Amino acid sequence: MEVVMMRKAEEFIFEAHEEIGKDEKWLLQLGNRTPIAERGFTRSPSLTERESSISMQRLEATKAEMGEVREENERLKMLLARIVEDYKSLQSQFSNLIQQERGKTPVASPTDINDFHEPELVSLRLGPSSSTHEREEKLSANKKRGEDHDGGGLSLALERKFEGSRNGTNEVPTLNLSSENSFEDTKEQEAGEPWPPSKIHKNNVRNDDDEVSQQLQVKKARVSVRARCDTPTMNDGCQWRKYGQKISKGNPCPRAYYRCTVAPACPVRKQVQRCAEDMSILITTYEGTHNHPLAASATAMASTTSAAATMLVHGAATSSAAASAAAALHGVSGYPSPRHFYLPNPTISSNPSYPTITLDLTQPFDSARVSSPLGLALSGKGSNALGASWGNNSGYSNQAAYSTLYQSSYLHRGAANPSAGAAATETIARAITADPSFRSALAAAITSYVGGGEGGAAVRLGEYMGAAGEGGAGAQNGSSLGFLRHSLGFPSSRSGK
DNA sequence: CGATTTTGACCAGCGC
DNA sequence: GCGCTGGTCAAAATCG
Repeated sequence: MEVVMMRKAEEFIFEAHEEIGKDEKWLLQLGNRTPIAERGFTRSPSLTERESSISMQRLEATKAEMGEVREENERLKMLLARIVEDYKSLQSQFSNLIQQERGKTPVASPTDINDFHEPELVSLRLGPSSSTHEREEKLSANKKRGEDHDGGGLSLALERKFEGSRNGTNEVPTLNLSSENSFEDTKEQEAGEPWPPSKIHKNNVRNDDDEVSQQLQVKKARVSVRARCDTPTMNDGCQWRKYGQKISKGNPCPRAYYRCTVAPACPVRKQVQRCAEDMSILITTYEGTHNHPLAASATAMASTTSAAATMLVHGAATSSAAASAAAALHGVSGYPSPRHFYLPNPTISSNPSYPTITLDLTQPFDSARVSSPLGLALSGKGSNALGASWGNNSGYSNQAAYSTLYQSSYLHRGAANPSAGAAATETIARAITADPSFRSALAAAITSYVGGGEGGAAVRLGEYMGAAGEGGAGAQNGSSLGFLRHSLGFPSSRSGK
């Protein structure tokens, strides 16, 4: 899976690089066009002094703007260079990790063989297979990829999760970064009321080592989204059919059950319920894997759940899932648009079999807390259980890594000089590369940004530049990039219309 | 008329 | 074993 994610990130970086190159050329052309003033501007005899003055002012303004654009472009290029460097570092460490694991883990069963030989090539996407995905298949033509179909593409995360089970540590990480969490759904889940039918749960309890059960379990990873919404359901880009409604205990509002109707056999379901404490808050819980093509807007949500599922099964922090969710929700109608992609209360709550991540979009962005690169919202409140569950052997604790990332992000954003920013970036890179779990989570978040599927190639620097300058199509895509830039500490010098 | 919603019945898990 | 609960089914009703 990580390879898929990383390939996407690589693709994204490559495309962005290309676009920057184009923009640079364009700017150079524009610059070399030698503005009228430099060519020896001679005003028309019919122009008055005042008209001439206005023209000159406009000219100066345009030149100033061009200067800003150039500076911005330079900054973006530097940023990209850093990202590429970080990525390469990540990639090399990733390769080393794979080689190490191949060298030390015995092969026990055909299933294990499959999982083992290609542990990182399993896509967690809930959406349809993208072209990237297909290319990935071609690239690894000598490898079997049967699990990608029919929602089985979660085995990597699953495997890792159940490694813990096999070791007797059946505990599932419970991370609560929120200071106040009154999510009804979460309460129910924490009280041991799993959403997927307990029938499945029972099966899984009986056969912990059974691969099928594992797949079922991972498929049942859930993503709950709290959002203020006036409509009965939020528009997430997918088609749903209501198949049931129940009054659940402790909430006067009925819970509605929907299933995806885009494809007849699509297993994806969602629950919709209003919050008991605040009726304006709509709680939507997604579960399952789409087995059909999705519209771009639906892909966004699918990516969200995918990223969140990644987080859950990896036992990593909620931050990247939150970022992913925010990215996905950006532009999804019916949702508030979290401009800073900051989710105040990402919460993982689960019983051992049904991890659930809760994304709270109801709370306003708090400028005192910092969005980190790629929108990873980090509160800095670590969890002991979290660190233990991650089980990393890097010697660089996850909590410390996140904390570092958090602080670095703060530094970076606040850095007035490039060297401080570079130092922060370096620290961030160290924090990221020190934690494989976080890397995969980051990759998931990146994937969400890249968008995948139809809108995947949409996030391009060039489009952003064009959109911001002229207010044309692509402004929406540009906003994503704008966010990226914002997150990395580059305040937008221009605001597109 | 097909698609969707409503709603009571049914089923399975869980706690006592 | 019984009752409670969550989740699903399926027939009837409704909608466009």
